[in-house]
Amino acid sequence: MSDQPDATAPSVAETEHYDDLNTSAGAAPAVDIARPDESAAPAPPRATFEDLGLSEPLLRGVVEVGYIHPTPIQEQAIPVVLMGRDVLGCAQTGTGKTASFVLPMMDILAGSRAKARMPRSLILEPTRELALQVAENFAKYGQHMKLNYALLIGGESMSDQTDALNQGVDVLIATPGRLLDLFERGRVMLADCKVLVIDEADRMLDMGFIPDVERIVSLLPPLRQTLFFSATMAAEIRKLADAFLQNPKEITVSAPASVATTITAGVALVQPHDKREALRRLIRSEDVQNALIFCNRKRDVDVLYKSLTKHGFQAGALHGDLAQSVRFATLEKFKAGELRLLVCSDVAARGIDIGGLSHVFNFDVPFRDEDYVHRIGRTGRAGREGRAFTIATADDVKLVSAIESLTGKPIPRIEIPGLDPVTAEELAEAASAPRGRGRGRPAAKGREREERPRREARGGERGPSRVREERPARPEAEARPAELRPAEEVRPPRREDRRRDRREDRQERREDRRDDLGPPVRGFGDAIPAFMLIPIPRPQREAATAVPAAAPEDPADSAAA
DNA sequence: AAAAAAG
Repeated sequence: MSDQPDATAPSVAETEHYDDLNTSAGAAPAVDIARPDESAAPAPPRATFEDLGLSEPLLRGVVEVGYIHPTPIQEQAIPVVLMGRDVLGCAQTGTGKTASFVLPMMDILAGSRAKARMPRSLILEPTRELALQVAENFAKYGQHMKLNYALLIGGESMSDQTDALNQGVDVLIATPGRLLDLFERGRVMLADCKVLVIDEADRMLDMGFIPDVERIVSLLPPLRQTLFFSATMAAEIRKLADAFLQNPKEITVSAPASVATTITAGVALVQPHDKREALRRLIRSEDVQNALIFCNRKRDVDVLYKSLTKHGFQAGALHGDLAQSVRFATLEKFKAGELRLLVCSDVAARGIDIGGLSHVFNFDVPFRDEDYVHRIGRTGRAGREGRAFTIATADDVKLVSAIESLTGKPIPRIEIPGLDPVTAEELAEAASAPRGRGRGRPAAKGREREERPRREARGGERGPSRVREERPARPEAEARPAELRPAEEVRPPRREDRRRDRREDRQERREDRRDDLGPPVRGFGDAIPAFMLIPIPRPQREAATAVPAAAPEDPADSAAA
């Protein structure tokens, strides 16, 4: 490991190093902050890991993995953490955040050993995949360190984890649920945890983990070092940070949400029944190396995964209802290139370390605008171009404009020829419909029957031009990528495809209904029949309680009530 | 609205 490659080909080598560290932190930058600055700035002599005060064996581990230069957050945070100070880090995944706490923690913990069931440090992560990645970091850098770590996550054997705890653990990496579970079983004590990392605090908040986190923090000794990381610093997050931290050093390496310049984005407006066909056409017309395909619901992940597989695509599925072993195995296959397409829920939207995605497809427009940024941020890394396409229906246009106002950038409209156009009336109707009720399947179904233009009414310019009329303020309409319209794609969906899509839609709706209603349950609603209010007669005290009217032998009365 | 996390 010399400086040679760095000096001769700085852009390549540095990008790679930087990106690898990003990778170690778990993600592509949803928001590209550092890279443009880096290329624009007249590069001053950059720090190396040797400048940060890390120990010799640790540095050896870092160098062997091939890293020379720390990322900005690493450069700023590592010395502070080594001093023992609290840190409030405002950084997206992809900034090298993980190494910024993993490395100094290893040095802080080196030299003494943990007692059984008394871990010396704790890292809280919101998802199992993230926890696994942090654990992998300890393994990667800690080749020459004698540190134990244990991964406490749900969905895996508890006895293995208990065994590990009994061995004595220096670093505990956990998701909140399983940690509390094991604590309540008396398998782990937290009284000796002198270092605490709360990672992805904003996501913990989104996921409703904060009560758990507060509970866990209350089990830790008050005299400890706390490192708190969040991608955003909303008021609520700051309040939390105030509660957990003491005189923290604030380190911020982020910018207002914006989409990385290396990502080419587009959104296609289609009819609900054309979504799958639209996706298939997009995939076929693009040079897809490997892509994530996001759905909003777990069931839709399953449905779409099956549908793509039936259409001959090489796909996998990933969501939180799948067995943990399957989750990790699928992710591994995808990373290894055995699967080209991964249909997933928002489990994979943040933090998961999948390098070098060529594409992200949003089969559904995400409900929350930030999620869009996180999703498409999985592509377009390391200066490579990424492409992100979203499939939207008329009902989704409000969500799309929310995203556009968040990023401050319109998403260019793209056309997928040959599909039923979305009419101006439909857009107007969707725009005027109240959010919540009125959107969704029943309304779409009615419209589908009455208003959808016949196939022969689909002219070359009719649908698209009407769509554009609807959005006169969109100058980017002509910026749509031409390669999305290869001539051979301008043909209607094959009839059997269309039939299959409809069948899948029906099936999905059936399942929806089943789930919504569940097995038929009969109840009384708010009206409690009078007979239920009559006390069970006791031999002596029959007249003690005054109950009016209905007698048990008069069922008509109770039915009326 | 949905997803995530404890079975």
